[in-house]
Amino acid sequence: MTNEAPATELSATFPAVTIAQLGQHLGQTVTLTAWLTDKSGKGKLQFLKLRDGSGFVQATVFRGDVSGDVFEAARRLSQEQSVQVVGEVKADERAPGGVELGVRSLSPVSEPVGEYPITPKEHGIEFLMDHRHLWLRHRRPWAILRVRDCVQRAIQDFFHEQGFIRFDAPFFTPNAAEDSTELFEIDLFGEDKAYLSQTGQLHAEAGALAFGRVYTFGPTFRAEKSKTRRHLLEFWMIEPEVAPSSHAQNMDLQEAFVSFLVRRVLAECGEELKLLGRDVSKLAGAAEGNYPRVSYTDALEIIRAHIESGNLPPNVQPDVQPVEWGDDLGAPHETIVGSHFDRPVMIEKYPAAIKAFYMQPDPADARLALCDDMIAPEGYGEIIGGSERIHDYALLKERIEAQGLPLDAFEWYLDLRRYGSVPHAGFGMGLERVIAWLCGIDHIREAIPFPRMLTRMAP
RNA sequence: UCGGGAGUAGCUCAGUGGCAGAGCGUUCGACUGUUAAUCGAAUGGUCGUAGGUUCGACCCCUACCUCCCGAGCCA
Repeated sequence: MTNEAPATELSATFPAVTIAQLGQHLGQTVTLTAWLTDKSGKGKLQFLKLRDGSGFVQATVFRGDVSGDVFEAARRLSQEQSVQVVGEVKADERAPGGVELGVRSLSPVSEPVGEYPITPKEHGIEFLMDHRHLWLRHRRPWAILRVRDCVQRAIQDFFHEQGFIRFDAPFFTPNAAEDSTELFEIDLFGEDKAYLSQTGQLHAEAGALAFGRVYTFGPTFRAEKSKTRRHLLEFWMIEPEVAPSSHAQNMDLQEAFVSFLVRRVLAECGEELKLLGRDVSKLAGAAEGNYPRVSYTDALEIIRAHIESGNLPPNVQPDVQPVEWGDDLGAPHETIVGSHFDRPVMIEKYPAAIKAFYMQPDPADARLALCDDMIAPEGYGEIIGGSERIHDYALLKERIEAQGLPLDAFEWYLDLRRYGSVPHAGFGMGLERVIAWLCGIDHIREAIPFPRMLTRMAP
């Protein structure tokens, strides 16, 4: 039967649904507003590949089933053109996804102005990032950024369930939180300077002593001239802070937190991970828990043993050198330790000399700090850095002065030790690094909608 | 900042000291089951920029610009 009615009239008759809901409407005729991702013509049969944000579906248009005008409209649709479709939902094994839409009528919502730049063929990363505002519409960003959303919701759920409150730290700060000079400077009307925050930790400590359990969750800015797959100038960080708490409790929290996120993503993002080609069996250990904890000193031995035996992960250069006690671990060393285990590993008790001024010394060995880094497996590197904070007023003041930091800028921070100080601890987790690891992608620039890097400020 | 690599059609790339190439895309035509369809035709160029060598440079040399990969630093 030929249907001569225009789509706009039919759409008032049949319910509007999203692609994700099509499975609940088998056999029914529905209205869909979508975009054309791809099309393959077959003479009197047109295959329209549609997306609407909720998912992807194939629509078929047979010449004999629709009016000549509708068939011609379908044939003329161009990539990423918006279109309203009225069609019957059918289960069909030949269709990708098992469900397809038999079109009864359709009409374009708008006409394209010029040629859509991102074709179904291969593209370089620079071209894709130049068109990030359009690339977001494609399958890979769709999958990754839905995982990001899942992780963000899981973070809030976890901390809410654990009795934390979300506690927002300021983005403008008057000084460096750590002894880093890698800060973006802000001109305050020519009269003074401020900096974009590189951490919310110090303010989170004030929150912890007020609320017990808090976490910050927001963007963080680091003016590091890093051009690696693990760095962004602007990234999102989660910084829980707990008072009272200890170094050991801090590590327990990290393990509970990360394993919770992994379980949530495995449970909710199966379709996304499959689309990304992620081998989810490699996340099984991380989902389970029981993360190994090795001391900095023992980690040096793991590194030395791997180098001496030549048993190095594929992405580590063969000329990598062992670490002398007292030196910090480089990225290749973290990769070696991370690849030694089938799940995240916590390296604890680094030499205090290479760590931040606020970290509590180890009572068993004052050369060490009560801190840890969590290293993700598969070469994804550090995803968490945490520590117990110095709670003693005199010791903290001494450390601030020893670092050459301006004491007056830290008076408010010292107040937290003057009045009701308790041992407390916290950590920071880089959101994009965790997403990149869970998704199995090789660069964190794809783990955020619009990455900001040394070579990327637009779009 | 340092080390390595790259810049040629809208995209991904090949190319040679002597007429600028392919595939894809796009447009038109054929095809009722395509999955990055296939077939036929058409369309397509400041060879990153500026100098230099040469009878002649996309190719060789110098400088600069841009991007990619890695390091340092970090989450």
